[in-house]
Amino acid sequence: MARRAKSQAKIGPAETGFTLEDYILYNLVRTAATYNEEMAKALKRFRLDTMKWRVLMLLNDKSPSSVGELARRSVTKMPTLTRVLIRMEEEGLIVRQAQQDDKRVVQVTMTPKAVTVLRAVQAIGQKIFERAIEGVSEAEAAAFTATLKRVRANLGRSPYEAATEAPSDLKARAS
Amino acid sequence: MARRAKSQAKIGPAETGFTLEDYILYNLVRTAATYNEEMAKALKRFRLDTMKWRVLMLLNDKSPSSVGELARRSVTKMPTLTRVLIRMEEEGLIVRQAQQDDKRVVQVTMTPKAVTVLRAVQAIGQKIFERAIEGVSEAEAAAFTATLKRVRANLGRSPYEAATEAPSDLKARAS
DNA sequence: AAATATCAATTGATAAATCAAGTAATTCGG
DNA sequence: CCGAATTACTTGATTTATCAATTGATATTT
Repeated sequence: MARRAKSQAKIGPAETGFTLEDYILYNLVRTAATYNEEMAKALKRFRLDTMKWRVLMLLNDKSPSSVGELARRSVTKMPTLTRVLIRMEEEGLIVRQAQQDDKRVVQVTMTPKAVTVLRAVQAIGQKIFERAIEGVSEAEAAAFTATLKRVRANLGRSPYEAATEAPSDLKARAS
Repeated sequence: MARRAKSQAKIGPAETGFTLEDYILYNLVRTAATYNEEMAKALKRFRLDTMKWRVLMLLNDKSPSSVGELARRSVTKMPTLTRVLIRMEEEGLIVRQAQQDDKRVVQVTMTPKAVTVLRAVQAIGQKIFERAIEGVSEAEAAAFTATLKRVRANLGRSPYEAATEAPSDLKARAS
């Protein structure tokens, strides 16, 4: 890149003298990972992990949900999710059953046991949440969420098809 | 407890009628995952994954780095990272060697090959980045990063060990 | 209606991540 | 100094995630 960064804070990679700490998406990923780690610690005593917890939250949000729906909303590959669901069913947290009008889709439903567990976990989740956003105003929080959604929407439309192996014309200096 | 959420848009769990889509931390995790997924797709043709790429970025930022340092900055468990590094060394991307004055610590350095690879990958990373923040103003981006850092800092201080800590932390900025 | 394509979800083989325990190097307390 | 404690990392055993087919069910084409 030439020098678009001369009169602003650095917000992208490939800048001279650039450090990762200033890179938005690095901060995004790292903060998310820190949050996941924190939740994972708290979830241990409920014999849950972030994956199972996320599934329960999604089901709490909308139940029943199909496997594909859960995979999309949790950004998880379907084979991975299938196996998570198998474990959760063995633990009595969910029930899986084929949808009547289309037997390809599998509907996932929370059990009463899962509802009970989730209530307890949510209390802890709430505490961690409150700690996380301490000192963040409501306006700031709203703006933050808006940016998150925008970034995600932007990433969603993925123009990735052309397979280029050799790094020949990769430098995007022109703009 | 904070009851800040009762007369505003929902920003946390455990509220009646609440949906995950409004929950900040869900959006945080989901957007980060989407970004990782997008990067992973792009990295494939370089025979890299997000983990290796993150290590290279961290090394690009500061080289050499110790294993522990890389683990902390990439929010990865050390055993996991050790094995990533072993693979990367086999692929000729990094070199590991014991630090002279303290032979417990292992210094990780990029090879010239890795530098070449990274340059090519960064170009693609830049494209994805630019797509990600399309329509996001610099001010918005700055505010976003500030919130991310604050949230991460908040999560950093664990609830169990923060008891003896002074109420006004020196580092945290008020405005 | 039979053949073909498409779709949702699962499975088999394999790679990767994780916990617990282990090793080697350094520091600390007596 | 010597032995216990700590640090920095690695390894063994196990769980979990992922890719590449595969199954079973519905749509579409001819």
